[in-house]
Amino acid sequence: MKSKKDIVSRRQRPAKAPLSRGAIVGAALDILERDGLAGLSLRKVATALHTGPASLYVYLSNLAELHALMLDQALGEVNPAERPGAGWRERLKALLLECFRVLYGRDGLAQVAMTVVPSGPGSLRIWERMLGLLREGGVSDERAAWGVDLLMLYVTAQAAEKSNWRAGGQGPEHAEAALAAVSPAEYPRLHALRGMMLSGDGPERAEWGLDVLLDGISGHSRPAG
Amino acid sequence: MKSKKDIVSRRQRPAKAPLSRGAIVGAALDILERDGLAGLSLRKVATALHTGPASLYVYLSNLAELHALMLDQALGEVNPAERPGAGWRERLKALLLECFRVLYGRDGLAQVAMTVVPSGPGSLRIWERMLGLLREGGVSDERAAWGVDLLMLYVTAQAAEKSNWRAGGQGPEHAEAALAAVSPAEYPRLHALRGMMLSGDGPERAEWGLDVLLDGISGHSRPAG
DNA sequence: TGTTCTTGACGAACGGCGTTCGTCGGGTTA
DNA sequence: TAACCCGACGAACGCCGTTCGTCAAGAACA
Repeated sequence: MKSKKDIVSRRQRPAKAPLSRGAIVGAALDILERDGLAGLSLRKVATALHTGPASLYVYLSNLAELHALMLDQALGEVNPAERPGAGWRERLKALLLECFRVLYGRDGLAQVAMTVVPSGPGSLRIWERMLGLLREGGVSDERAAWGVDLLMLYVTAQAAEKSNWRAGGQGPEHAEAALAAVSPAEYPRLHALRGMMLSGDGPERAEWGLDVLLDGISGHSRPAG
Repeated sequence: MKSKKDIVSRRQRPAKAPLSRGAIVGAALDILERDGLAGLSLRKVATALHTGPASLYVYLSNLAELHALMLDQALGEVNPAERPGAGWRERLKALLLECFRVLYGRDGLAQVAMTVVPSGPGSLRIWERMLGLLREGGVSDERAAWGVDLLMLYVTAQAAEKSNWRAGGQGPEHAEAALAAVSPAEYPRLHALRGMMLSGDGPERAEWGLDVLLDGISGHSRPAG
């Protein structure tokens, strides 16, 4: 296609945004949104930036690092609306639901979050805010430290599971069929409650789980350790 | 290497276990244990069974189905010791910790569990038992139905995260370094609690989280829906 | 018995992937 | 002007999941 000495082509495309970590991460997030995690590859990102795959390795050491950068960039958007009058618990829930929304929104992002150990500024900022809110609620330092981990783990896992159901094609209808076929003799309890197991949409169940967790964390049960 | 008409070779290897779903899943679980999830491929499974990759497609429709079968087979091993005198909560915790043990034990199995929607007999049996234990504890049907989902999600996610830390090479030392480098000015709370965030080993934190969840589920908070 | 049909097994190939290597060429520095 | 550095990139390597067409061996049937 291209002549080996076609240097002029560079002139014809004047801007070409000289390739940078930010541009790569941005293009990758676009592709993630359009094609999902399975459809994201370094080669596609490179093509979107009008270059070859090798060029990306100047800014990335491997695919996992790109995943981590994408996650942190996305978590940077987490910025729940201020609620001046609300108590610590409402604000904490709002923050967590905002995390859920971001992770659940972009297909596959939650999967990435389950794989990567987050350590960028986007995650740190969220952790810091959560620790502050738990302290405001009178939760002890020990419980707060482990509680933040638990809360984020829950939000991430819930988003991963639910967005899997959505993206994998085998959404509720697949699970519904499997539960409907459950033998009443072998699994009586499961058969009886099969309707309730799948009720409620993503955010609704996420919020219920958060209430359970917060009840448990702020509750009167024995201290950690 | 092999002559095109070397039919005798079949006679030289008399047994050759004529290939079956069970044999494939067994070989796959062996490879998972040895090489981890990233090291598991259909081609390796085929090689282990002395055949080519195409042969597996008689028994599997794709890789995802193999993953699901592996997960269900592994969950079939979950069989906590009977504790005649123990209460429902102790027995439920034992069951969940047993799930954690199985998922945490084989590298990458928990990742698979986060991807696959489990619907085989191995999972159904566990759900059924959990529903029974929650009912024994006086938990309402609504809370039990959602609670089982929440408990299994937690156990799976915790196992996935922790086994990631172990297998990814970037275990605690990576997270520890990241937390140690946190700026006290920007993230004071995080800096102060950085020691506590990483304390405790896998099972210890898993058990703490279970207590929090069970407190929340069996607690007095508002009903679901 | 001889013939057709079915079906598990498999070699070969396709397209795509992450990653590496060597090179090239423009901009900076000496 | 000459030396050097470094971002960019073509090409290739070795893997991957999956598909296609073929082939042998047993079952069904005449």
